[in-house]
Amino acid sequence: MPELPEVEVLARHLAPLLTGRTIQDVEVRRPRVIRPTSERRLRSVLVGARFTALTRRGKYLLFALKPEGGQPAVSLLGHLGMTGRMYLQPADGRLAKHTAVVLCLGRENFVFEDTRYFGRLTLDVKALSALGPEPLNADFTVTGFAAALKRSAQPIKVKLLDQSVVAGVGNIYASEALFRARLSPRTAARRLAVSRVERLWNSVREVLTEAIAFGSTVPMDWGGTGGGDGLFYYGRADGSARSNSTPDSYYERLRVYDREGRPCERCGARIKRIVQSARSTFYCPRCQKM
DNA sequence: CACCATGTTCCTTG
DNA sequence: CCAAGGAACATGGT
Repeated sequence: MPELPEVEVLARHLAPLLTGRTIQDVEVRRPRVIRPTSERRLRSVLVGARFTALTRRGKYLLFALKPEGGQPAVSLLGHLGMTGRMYLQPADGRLAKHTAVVLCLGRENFVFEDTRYFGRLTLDVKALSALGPEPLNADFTVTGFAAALKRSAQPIKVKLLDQSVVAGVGNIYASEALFRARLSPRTAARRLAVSRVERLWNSVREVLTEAIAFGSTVPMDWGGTGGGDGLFYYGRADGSARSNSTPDSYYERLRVYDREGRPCERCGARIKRIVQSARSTFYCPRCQKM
């Protein structure tokens, strides 16, 4: 789930549910996800604090909180890693197997669940300083993008995953943006002519914008279909949203990602899968030539 | 058992 | 100092 669009949709969903609510207790079931913050410090800072805002930066969630008694505002940083989910559930509900952190809000719990525990919920905010521009904001410029790409001999697909070049693009949308721009994922970043950089700049923004718009209307099963237990889910309750063999609207809207061997929707050629920096890249060998 | 998975960080090498 | 490559992290699906 978690590239920029999914995190953005989650932030928009959670913001009104959390704002104004006060944390009454903190339960850390997997200390690794809060590091380097200690459990004691997380508790002392968060218990009694009230959510004032929730924003997104790249793939990160930024929870703004006001502690009790005039203390300075604090920021809590969240990252979903590969498999993280965040949602509210009734305080008397059963916690999911891989629940990592629970923030008790009274009648409900705010739950951070993460099967692989690659995600984060921490008071350490310094990861943000390494991030490049927000692709949908004015600080992401064609000239700045071109300048960053000029410094690298790596394939453009690999460079798109570099969060210091542009924040929030992940493995799915990197392939999708290159398909849309009709650029080969293998081209060395520094060899892209400015006209092509501009095409890619537009494609990155379009792909992300469309995914946010789509996610805001269709695929999120907030109400939960997991047996009427009243959970608020992010994603499909049965997890089927991620299988290529059980395609749903999420996968159907992707043009190349996870479509190896299937026909290109533009030209009919078979979509190819290659490995770059140990990650899969999907592209159309006919539409995306060097 | 093998390989794959939406991500980041740390370590090494050049 | 920097760019680049690879392993590690941890669990589950196919």
